[in-house]
Amino acid sequence: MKPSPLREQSYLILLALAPEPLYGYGLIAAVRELSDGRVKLGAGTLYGALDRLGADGLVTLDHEEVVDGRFRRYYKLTDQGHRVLTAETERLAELAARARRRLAASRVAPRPAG
Amino acid sequence: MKPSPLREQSYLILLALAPEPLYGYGLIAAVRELSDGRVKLGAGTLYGALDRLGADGLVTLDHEEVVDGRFRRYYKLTDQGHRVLTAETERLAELAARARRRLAASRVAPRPAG
DNA sequence: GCTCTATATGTCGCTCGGCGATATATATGT
DNA sequence: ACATATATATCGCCGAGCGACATATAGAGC
Repeated sequence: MKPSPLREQSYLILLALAPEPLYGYGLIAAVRELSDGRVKLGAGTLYGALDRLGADGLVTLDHEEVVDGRFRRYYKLTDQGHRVLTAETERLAELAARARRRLAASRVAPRPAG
Repeated sequence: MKPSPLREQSYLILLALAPEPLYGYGLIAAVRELSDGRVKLGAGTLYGALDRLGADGLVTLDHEEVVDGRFRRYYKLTDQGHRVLTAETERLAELAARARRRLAASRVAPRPAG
């Protein structure tokens, strides 16, 4: 109902799903790559997040298939999921820009009266 | 000992402290402004985070003073805190840039074969 | 004087998310 | 037979976020 604010892990899941649908195990690898190896999703994190994102209407089931005898369940972004991801990305970019400005300013003037 | 990965709240606390030392109540206001009103730190969050950041060596006590009969405890970044904040900011900026590229690409080609 | 709001610190307990351990199943390699 | 990799899913622990509460001062309004 009330969409909880995105944690980094959930944001990365949405971002990973942006170009095309992915299945669970593939998502873990995609998120790891997107974050340069920093975020390694645990199984509990992944399926818990997927349930929540599904309940919030941001992610939905795409299709299921069997590859090499192994079952894969593919998920994709909903329209709302895409909108939320876009908005969150803009928010993130603005925060990063603001942070850089603030750091540059504090380097020159560590104190207000400096 | 082992510095846990920064949540958004802790990151904003570090960022707020970058230009100059701040006291608890002022930090709550600063973080709210830095995040455009989106992140409103609860008291439990603030002092819990301050304890953790202190234990990790990122934040330390600056000084204490009484203003208008009210006690204020000021905190400031350590050198390590400044380094961590800078690194985290760069990571954030890179992620945001990567996310924008990924979104732009998926808008043109929703599917690999599109 | 009493109450409410704002400022200021800090604690306590609840809830929820992250995550490793575990279970299940198939394919491959040694 | 055993280990490794792929693949899904559940369980319970732990820790972070957070509201509620306690405490204290200052000022406004009645």
